[in-house]
Amino acid sequence: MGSTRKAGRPKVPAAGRILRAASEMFYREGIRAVGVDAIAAKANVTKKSLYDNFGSKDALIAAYLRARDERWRAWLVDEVDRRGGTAKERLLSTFDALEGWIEKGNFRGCGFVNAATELPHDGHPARAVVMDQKSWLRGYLEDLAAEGGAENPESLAEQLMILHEGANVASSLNISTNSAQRAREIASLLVADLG
Amino acid sequence: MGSTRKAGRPKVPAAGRILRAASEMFYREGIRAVGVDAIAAKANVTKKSLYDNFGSKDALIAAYLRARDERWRAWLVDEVDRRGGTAKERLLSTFDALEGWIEKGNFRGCGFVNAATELPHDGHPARAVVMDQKSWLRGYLEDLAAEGGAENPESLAEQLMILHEGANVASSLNISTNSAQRAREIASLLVADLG
DNA sequence: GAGTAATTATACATACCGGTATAGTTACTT
DNA sequence: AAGTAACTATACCGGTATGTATAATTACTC
Repeated sequence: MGSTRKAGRPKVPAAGRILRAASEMFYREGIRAVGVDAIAAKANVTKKSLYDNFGSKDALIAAYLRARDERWRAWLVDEVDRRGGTAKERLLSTFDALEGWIEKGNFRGCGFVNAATELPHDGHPARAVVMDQKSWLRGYLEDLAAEGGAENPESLAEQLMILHEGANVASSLNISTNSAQRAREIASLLVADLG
Repeated sequence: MGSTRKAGRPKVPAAGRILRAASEMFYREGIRAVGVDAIAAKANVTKKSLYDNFGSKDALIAAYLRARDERWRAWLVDEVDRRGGTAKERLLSTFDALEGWIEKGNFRGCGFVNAATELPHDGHPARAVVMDQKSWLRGYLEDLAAEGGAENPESLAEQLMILHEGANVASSLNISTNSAQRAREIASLLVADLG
């Protein structure tokens, strides 16, 4: 008793706390390494609430990735818009944004790539969310490339995707110092002839 | 009875069969997804033999990665040597080699990066093997870069590492078609002023 | 004030996890 | 012929996995 909650409608709904706890633990420890009991415990929630809200661990994983995708897209667009400039400069800004994201701390690679690694089966609902995230970024880059007058926007977008993914991996394994900026330098060669 | 083995010294020793089974299953399904029972069953070996030979699952994981690293290094060096050419051409050949490795089938990304993703704790013996593999490749590229008269071989090697890692991820997620060749095209810009 | 949705608390079911123990069997070595 | 290394067979241990069942409690709505 005292100040500990008992039941009823909480100020911060259980679903939100569960998703927050799952997001942190899934990303930091790995999806398969984290059990639903541990998530429920960290969220101060019973397992029943977790299953009432999400249905299954697999669905919770997909929800985690969807929420992460939403946060990440908003953040990237905001960072790029904030810096402004031409389409060419905005393409390069995506690498500055990546650098900022990495330096927020506890970076452990791209959460979507990590999820795809841990859940290799095609039917898993998480994989669709991963593909969505990759498709969206590719489209975003392609649109900027077209706006900048690229000869082949699709091709340029795919090249920049390789640089983004490479910078993510290189950064998580400390293969090079400041991988995002190094990727940006390479990217600047690719966009050199853009307006 | 019949032709099924019973005991004694087998033609193909148990350790080899275990490592072979573990390698396939760890890479394809993921390390945490595969249990020791399943490995022993696929290798036609009892769990006791597995533990007599490797001591623990963690040690088996490290052995899997070491064997994979050995195979991969030999294969890469051989592919690059076979193609011959100047240092500049050999740097680009590493991407041709990567393409060949990817197209051997059942490609599911870099096994070492995947292992690091699944085993994030620093103390795990597998992580040292992963870092070894990355350090070796970086050194190999750096040596070729120096041989080619690069202004800053270290920096060039790190850039090429980003391209290699990016091509691996892009290929495993089908982000672009022929990611290795696309990475090679980018690399050719980076080595343009080499001898 | 009655009803309902959201939640807690607790216990359980079934399966698999990594790892160990004990005993028996075969093949090669000397 | 004896000894030993490499294995098989089988059973077991405690822990943890996802998921379910049942009942009590609280807060909000009408």
